[in-house]
Amino acid sequence: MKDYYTPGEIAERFDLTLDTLRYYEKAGLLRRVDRAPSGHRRYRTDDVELLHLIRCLRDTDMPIARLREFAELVRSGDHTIPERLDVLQEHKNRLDARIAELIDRQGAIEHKIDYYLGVLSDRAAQTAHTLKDEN
Amino acid sequence: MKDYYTPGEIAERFDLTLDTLRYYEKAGLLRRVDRAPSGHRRYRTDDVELLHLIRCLRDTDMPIARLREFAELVRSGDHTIPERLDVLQEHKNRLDARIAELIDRQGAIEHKIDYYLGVLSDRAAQTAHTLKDEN
DNA sequence: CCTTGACCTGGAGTGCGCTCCAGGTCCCAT
DNA sequence: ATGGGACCTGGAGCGCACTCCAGGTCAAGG
Repeated sequence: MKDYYTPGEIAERFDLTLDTLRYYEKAGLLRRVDRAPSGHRRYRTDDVELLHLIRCLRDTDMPIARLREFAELVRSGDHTIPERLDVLQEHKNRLDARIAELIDRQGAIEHKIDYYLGVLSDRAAQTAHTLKDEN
Repeated sequence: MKDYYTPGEIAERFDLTLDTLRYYEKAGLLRRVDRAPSGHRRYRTDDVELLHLIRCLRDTDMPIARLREFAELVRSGDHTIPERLDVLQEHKNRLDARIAELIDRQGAIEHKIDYYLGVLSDRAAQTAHTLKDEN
């Protein structure tokens, strides 16, 4: 448990580029991060925690703008927990719907694959049959 | 069963704009579509069928470029079925992985929601307790 | 004949989320 | 003191998938 992390460490840990990390900061997803005397960023444990959630929400396609709103709520203090809940619950609803849609399409694609496999095996059977007749 | 469909009908049926439909044609997802003497497009049943699959693949985030490759295979005739299968199977693998990832994140988000709900109910209990003491 | 509505064209513009770059600073090891 | 590596800044650029637009054609209805 260190009390700070370097940009490189954070980038590695969350599989983000340094550019993306700075972009997130500019976009208001992270607060203005602490600096070493050299000017280099020093991320604290709660930056890491928030980034963890941000990563999770981004991975599930929450837009940057919405993420910024959420981050602002976090920065505004504990009294915003009900609003944060609203954001998360609405996002979860979207996500549930998206997952359901993907699973539905997954079925359709499997069906198409099976159809093509059928065509191929019919064709193979046909060829075998023809060869047999010819021999 | 009509033998052709107008752009408006297709757009409505697949919930696409006319612009997107034309864009797909330009991008090579559809062949050069038939025209009425007026110059208006006339979509045939096999355009509709292909569009159905295209919609399904786009909805699951297959990039336009890959879709164009697939469409070219379709246009090249039945002997490309093995290659089409490759495309579909590879896409299905991606999709399976994506669904698994989303479900994983879904769990994490639920967890966070539960955490916030816990904070709120603790806080409510605390308030009730305080009120009780004061009365 | 005139309007309306569906559609046409080529090409420019948009929004999103990064991603890249030039030129610079700081610090450490050789 | 020199070189390398990690990081800094502001701002430009990019890839994707549309989306919009101006100006036009055509067929049907009143």
